[in-house]
Amino acid sequence: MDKNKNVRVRFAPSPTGYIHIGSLRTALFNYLYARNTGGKNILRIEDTDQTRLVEGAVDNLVNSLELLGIEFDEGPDRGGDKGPYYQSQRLEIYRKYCQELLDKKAAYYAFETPEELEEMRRMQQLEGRQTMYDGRALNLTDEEVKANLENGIPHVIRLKVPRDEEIRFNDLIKGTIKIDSNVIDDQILIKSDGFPTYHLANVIDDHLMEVTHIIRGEEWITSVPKHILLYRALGWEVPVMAHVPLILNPDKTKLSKRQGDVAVEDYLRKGYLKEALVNFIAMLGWNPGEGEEQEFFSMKDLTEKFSLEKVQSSGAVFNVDKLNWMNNSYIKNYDPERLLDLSLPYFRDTGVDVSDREHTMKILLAIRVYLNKLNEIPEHTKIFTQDKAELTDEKLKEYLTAETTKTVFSELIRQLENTEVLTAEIYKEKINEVQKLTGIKGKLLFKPVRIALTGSENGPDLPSVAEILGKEKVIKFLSVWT
RNA sequence: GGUCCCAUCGACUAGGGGUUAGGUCGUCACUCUUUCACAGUGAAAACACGGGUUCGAAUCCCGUUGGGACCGCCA
Repeated sequence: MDKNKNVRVRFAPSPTGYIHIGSLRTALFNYLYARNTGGKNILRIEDTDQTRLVEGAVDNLVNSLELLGIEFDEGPDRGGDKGPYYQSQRLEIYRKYCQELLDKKAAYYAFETPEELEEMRRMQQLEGRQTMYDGRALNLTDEEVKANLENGIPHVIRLKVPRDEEIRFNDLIKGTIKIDSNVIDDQILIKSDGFPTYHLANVIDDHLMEVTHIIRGEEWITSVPKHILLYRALGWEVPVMAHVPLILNPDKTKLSKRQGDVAVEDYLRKGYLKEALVNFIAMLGWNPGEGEEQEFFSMKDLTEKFSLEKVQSSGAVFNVDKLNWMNNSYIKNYDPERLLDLSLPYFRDTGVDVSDREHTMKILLAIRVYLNKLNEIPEHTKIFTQDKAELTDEKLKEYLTAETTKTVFSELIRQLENTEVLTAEIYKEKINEVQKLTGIKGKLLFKPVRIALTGSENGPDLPSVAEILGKEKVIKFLSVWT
């Protein structure tokens, strides 16, 4: 186990406006690994695509991650001596190293237009070959290149990939991976707008920021050889690689918007507790192993137990049912005061008087067992706010019009009118009293009362419901049927 | 199509030469609760297939099949 203090990992998202669940897990694993090893967790913003900039995305990203308990030691908003941490502010650096690659003949200029390239790919596809740049610009003489440059012809800079060579690397999660250099594309390193592509920028930054371990999604695996070529050309050491498997849709394809929510913000907004979300995401692809059967882990537990060796090598389906179960467990066991604070926004349009904290708390505690997520609060508060109990099913009326019901209700009302305040305890006493006096019991006694009070034949514990409703309302609801 | 990755119940996974293949979600049944839910108990449910290696393979090797990712002047 690697416990040395020099570990430096990075989370390097592009600021597209929201955090994908898959990104969250990558960020989480980086954070856990950094904390577990006593290393540093770095945030770097990969904003080299000028066409995809989103206003305020970085703030949102940092806020959301910190809210979830994922902290950074270096990054755009907290500095560090390896900055700047925005790639868009590092253009000079990329240019410098790209020149070095050019000088070393490890990269070359190319002048094709996007249209030309598209045509080239179309032909390749027609012939059933793999689409990749055919290296035509390599045929340009130095003079031609120079002339093109002087004439201001738009150009890119490409990586010159050697032929007939096997590139291999060792991945901490996947093991040894070998790729034939003949299938590696002459990747564009600098785009015609002067910005670097991911491939160039990430190699340079990882080196300069002294990143020791690259932990990222599996979708990057096929571009690793390009990166290795870059490291090699620049004479740099390649960081340790750890490619974590993808998070999948139920149909096993890469988790996508099409099949449900993918943004962390969506889950938070729906009222998944951050502890549950983190716990669940961590267990997707990682587990402590060694026969450990615990499923609930705090962030602290996770940082103590996490290791890259225990990360699964196959993809994991994102199972909302299990997330719901886990979130419900957290809700049931959460500190009531904190849970109430978090729940308040979800009470907003329910008609519950949230200024009465004690009252709101009673409702929350009565219904929390039903909640998979906080945004389900409104559908469970109706019974406490309605002015008359609306029947969920017309058939329930049978109970209310039953002969015995009138007797029960009249007696219960009489009993209740003699009480000061109605508590759950008192309700229990009174209903027992009614049973004794009327001789009516069982279903005939309890069901009509529940239905008259809530409109439904099931729901939270009736004495609690009665207490929350209060004496006036209970009597009023019962009176309707006498 | 090419390259790469992956393969234990429906899902998440433990186990990594000898196990009645264990746990969790979900499903079903029962118990509890005069309701539903919760809780508890129990059940059904998996080593993709074929070859090796071995006394012995879910476990190691090879192949097949299946699934996925990537093949952009996106990251």
